[in-house]
Amino acid sequence: MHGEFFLILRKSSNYFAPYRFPHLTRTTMIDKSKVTLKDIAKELGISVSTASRALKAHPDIAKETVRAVKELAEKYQYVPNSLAISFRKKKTFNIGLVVPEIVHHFFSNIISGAIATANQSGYNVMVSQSNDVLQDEKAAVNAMLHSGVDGLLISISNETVLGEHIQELMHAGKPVVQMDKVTDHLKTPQVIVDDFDGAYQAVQHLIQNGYRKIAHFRGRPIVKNANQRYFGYLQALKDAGITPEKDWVKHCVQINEAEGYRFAKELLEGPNPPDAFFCITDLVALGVLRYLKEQKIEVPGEVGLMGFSNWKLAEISSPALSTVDQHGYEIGVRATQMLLDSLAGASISSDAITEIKTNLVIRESSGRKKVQQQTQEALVGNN
Amino acid sequence: MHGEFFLILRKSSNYFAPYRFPHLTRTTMIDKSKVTLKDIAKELGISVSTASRALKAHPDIAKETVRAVKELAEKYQYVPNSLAISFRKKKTFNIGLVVPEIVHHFFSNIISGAIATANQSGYNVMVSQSNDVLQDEKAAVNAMLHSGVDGLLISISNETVLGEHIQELMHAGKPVVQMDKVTDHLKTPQVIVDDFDGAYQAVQHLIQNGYRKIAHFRGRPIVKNANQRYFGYLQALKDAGITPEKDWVKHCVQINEAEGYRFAKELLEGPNPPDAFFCITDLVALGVLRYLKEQKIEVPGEVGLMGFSNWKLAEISSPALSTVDQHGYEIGVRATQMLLDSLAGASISSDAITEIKTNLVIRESSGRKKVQQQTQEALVGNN
DNA sequence: CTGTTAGCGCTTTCAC
DNA sequence: GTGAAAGCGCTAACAG
Repeated sequence: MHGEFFLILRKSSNYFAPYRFPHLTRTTMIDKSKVTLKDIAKELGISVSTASRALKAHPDIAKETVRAVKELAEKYQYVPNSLAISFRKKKTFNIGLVVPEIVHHFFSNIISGAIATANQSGYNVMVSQSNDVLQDEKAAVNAMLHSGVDGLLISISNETVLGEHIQELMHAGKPVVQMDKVTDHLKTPQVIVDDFDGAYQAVQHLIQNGYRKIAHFRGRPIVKNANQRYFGYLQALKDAGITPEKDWVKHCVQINEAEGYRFAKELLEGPNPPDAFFCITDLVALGVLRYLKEQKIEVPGEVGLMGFSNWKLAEISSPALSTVDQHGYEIGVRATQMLLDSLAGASISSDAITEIKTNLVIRESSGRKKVQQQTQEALVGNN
Repeated sequence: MHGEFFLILRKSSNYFAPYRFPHLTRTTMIDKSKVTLKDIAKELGISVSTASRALKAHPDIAKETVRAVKELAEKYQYVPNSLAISFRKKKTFNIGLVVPEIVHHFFSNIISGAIATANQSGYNVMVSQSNDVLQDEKAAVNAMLHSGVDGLLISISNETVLGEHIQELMHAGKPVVQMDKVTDHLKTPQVIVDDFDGAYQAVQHLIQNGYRKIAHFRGRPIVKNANQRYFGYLQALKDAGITPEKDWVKHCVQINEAEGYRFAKELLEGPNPPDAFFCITDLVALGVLRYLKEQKIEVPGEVGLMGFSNWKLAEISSPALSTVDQHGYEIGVRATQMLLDSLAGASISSDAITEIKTNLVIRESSGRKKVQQQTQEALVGNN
């Protein structure tokens, strides 16, 4: 009901006016700022090639000439036409970046790291998103291919399996680096989160704090990351001598808060309630937390809780949510470095896998379990 | 302490190998995919210009020729060299986008909207960030200028006043549209949030729900948006016949959760406690909420609370935070539309201001105040 | 040390 | 209907 917007137009000068008079453009307006090598060569009575070489201080060129050319270039604020250079060199100094979702804490961190790194080396980054839809991803990748990026960073969509569209780009000689959501069908370097280890540490931490009946709300089995976290969970239980309880593993269809709430309720009202929850994502964990608070179940103490991803959310929930930080920024940085290296001529193995270690972020929700008489032997390890 | 990462390298085939043998590149590897107009013209025994025209079905060209050319183009998967086209046409079909921070719910929404819109029209978007540092912004803008964007979308940094670097780009004939964080020194269209009205509505809503002693935790006075929200707050009070209390307006230095907590504590422990809080941002509001919950103050009921921005945070806090949605995505869309229009030759007034209406998101924290005997007359309007 | 030449791939007069 | 030719701005043999 608040859906309408309104528009105010104040009229006066037309900044964009030049576009209305294309016939004037060439001679009067734009060319002012377009001094070419030819212009400065002519003025100095030298050849274009000499001017070109002088500007990059080619050893062959006389110091005097270099000085004169540079001076004039300065005077006229000569700026080389990058379009011509791109054309000539078949290189744009642009790299492409495609992620499933831009509005997402983890991915925007990746983007941020990638852009910072690329810019430092004089590259610009073209960003696009797939919305986890294969068609959109294809469109994005093709657009980038056609607009002439030098290479591509990509985190594939849920729907992407073989990635022929990416293959095509590779055939065109563009290096590709995959990030986080990856497929092994594509023979490219990968920079991924060590989800297994992150989950392992999270669960181990719960165990060390006295929880043993640990439930896991996991993601869809087609998604590699979800599997890795699940396997990490299993391994941590195993290493602590705990037998996993099948009923305590729930598959989230949507990765959201409601799902956490729903499963927590289901399990906690059931005959065999767990005493801790490790959730695929902070959002799911906060759903669990909501249920626990509603039921006035003490967190931590009675029940322990761990999320995954370290969203802002986790920091300011109460109790503050313990979670696992995935270092999205770092992933962006590393992936970009690899891409730039290969663009600079380095040879990088097509199946180099860089695993970025996660970081346990221990806040309140995973604090030590309150010891009860009959379960004192549950204390394993120390805090 | 968890700061190290590790790296696994598996070795085998070298996808990037071509880059190691530049002398082979030209003849053996890459050219395969680079069929040019010349190639297909030669094979058909026609001239390049005819081929060019045929591909775009120029009316002059014989139908037969058109068919033959298109067929061959299809067969060879001819894809026009976009670098050459850019060069020739002095147009890249890329637009630049600079924001203070990519990892920020509002800005990433803007980015998302801008990219979606641009892509639809065949434009790619080059993204960069200023970190609210003038130097970085200059670097970003210059990089974009030099890499040949056709136009620029920008949300300026806190440190930007005159924006000469942006002016420079405009002089080079590139249209610019400002978004959200804007300066009037730059004669460009602006797409902004109606912060005044958003704040006005938020405060009005609190008043309608029975709160009259409304505090405001505001942002820095150099920031236009912060002022607008403050003015909206004042106006809403005024229109309800409430005299603003100077002590209830606090200046946040950092816009964060701690700041909200701090000021809430200060005011609520003071001699003249307010009964509601309108905060410059959801984050600040959540700080207030934390204090309220600690003190077991009922929200809503005893105290009402409104944020601004509608972050994910607001949705899942408890009580869920009422707030103001700024429609970041919509801003990105509108700004991009304007830019594309002007790129397409439309003349757009240099001071067109598009104000995007905000949206009151009413959740729990602003619910009706509990009526006490002596304040029944405080009921104004209806729910 | 410097100039000449050729050409990147495409578009666009201008002829025929 | 089609082709020839010029040129966008720059680089890089090659030849002096």
